[in-house]
Amino acid sequence: MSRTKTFDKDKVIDQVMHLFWEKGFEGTSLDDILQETGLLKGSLYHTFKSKDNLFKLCLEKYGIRSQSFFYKKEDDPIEYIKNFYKRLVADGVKKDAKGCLIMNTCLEFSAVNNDLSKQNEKLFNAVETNMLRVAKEIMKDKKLEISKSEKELASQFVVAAFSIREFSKFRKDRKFLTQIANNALVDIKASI
Amino acid sequence: MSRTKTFDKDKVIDQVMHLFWEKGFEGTSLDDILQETGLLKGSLYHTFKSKDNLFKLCLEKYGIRSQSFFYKKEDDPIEYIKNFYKRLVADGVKKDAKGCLIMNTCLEFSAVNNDLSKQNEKLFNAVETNMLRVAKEIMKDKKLEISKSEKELASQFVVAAFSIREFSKFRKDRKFLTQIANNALVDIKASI
DNA sequence: CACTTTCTTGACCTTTTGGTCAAAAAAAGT
DNA sequence: ACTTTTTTTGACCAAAAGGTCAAGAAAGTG
Repeated sequence: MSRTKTFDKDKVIDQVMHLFWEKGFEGTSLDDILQETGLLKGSLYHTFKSKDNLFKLCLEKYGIRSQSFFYKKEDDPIEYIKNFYKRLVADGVKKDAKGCLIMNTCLEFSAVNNDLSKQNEKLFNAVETNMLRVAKEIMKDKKLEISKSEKELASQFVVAAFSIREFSKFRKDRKFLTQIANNALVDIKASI
Repeated sequence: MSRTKTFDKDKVIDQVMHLFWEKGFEGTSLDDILQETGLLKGSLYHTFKSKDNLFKLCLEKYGIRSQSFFYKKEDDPIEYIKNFYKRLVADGVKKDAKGCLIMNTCLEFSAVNNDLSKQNEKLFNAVETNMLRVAKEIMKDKKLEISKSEKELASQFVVAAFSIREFSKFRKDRKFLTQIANNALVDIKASI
């Protein structure tokens, strides 16, 4: 009963997500977005309402993507976290490494407080929750004799993960990034 | 033989440095600068030529400030690094914690390559050089039996320092920040 | 085929951006 | 008091920012 869209909404969000990821929210202009997607202004606004809303959708999409980065089937939690860091380092040495959109946004919006920063905070908390789950599983193994609480171990994992991602933005150095991971793994007697 | 300036150039650079530090280069508009300093456009441009040049001067100033943050008299290098992290954490829990201007700029300009990003890179390298000196001094003490190279220990110190500063921007949590420091100090059997 | 609904197009708008410049104002030396 | 030099002032600019809207174009339904 009506005209259909000539573009794939989801694909556009994906394209724009990569732009925001690389250049930040303020650093990405509407013109950048139009050029990347090939859309015209009116069409973009008709579908996505505003730059803010478009960013919101990108954050959502990134959150889902991020979750699927976390959920890799692995029975041993130590093997899991090792693989997790291996994947971070492998991504980090690529020339198109852009850091983590969530952390990038935390840093860009640190002096800002709006709907977007609140939504982003939730995504950040989700990462911490994931890591706490992993830390708890690891600490079930009493033989490791870890002198830290579950929460402390989780923070350690979180900090290392974000450090790897952010340093990747300007330091695509495998040794350097690997060492960050290994320092986080020392308590559980592991390394990648 | 000529009219004198009605403002203190150095004080203005200092004010603007704090703006860039808090909001980033792109995030700070000329209007922000004029409001903060009370200057008028023409006067600002007459003295500082461009926003880029003004940022350059701010980076310079921050570099000097950063050096004086490093150079605190302390004979024992372990005490020195402990105090260094203590000061980072003390700054980090303050509500006006803005991260590190050098690291902020590395992250903001990661996809950019111009004179400013090159100048900033030099400042980053200076931080690493400082840390390498400290690491070398610490490793003179053979009793510590550190299974890392001087460079590796230095990177560990650098990563922790920047992590504390950047996480401070949105996580003014003393325990959290202290743990980052302590993880970096574990090899040298120290903690703050 | 007509009709309704939605989508696309491109012109238009306001505000903000970084930046320039000529004229006026103020010191300091003569 | 007069000149020289530099600063300050405020009006002015072009480009870019995010955003709006009326008109035309394409689908699906009756």
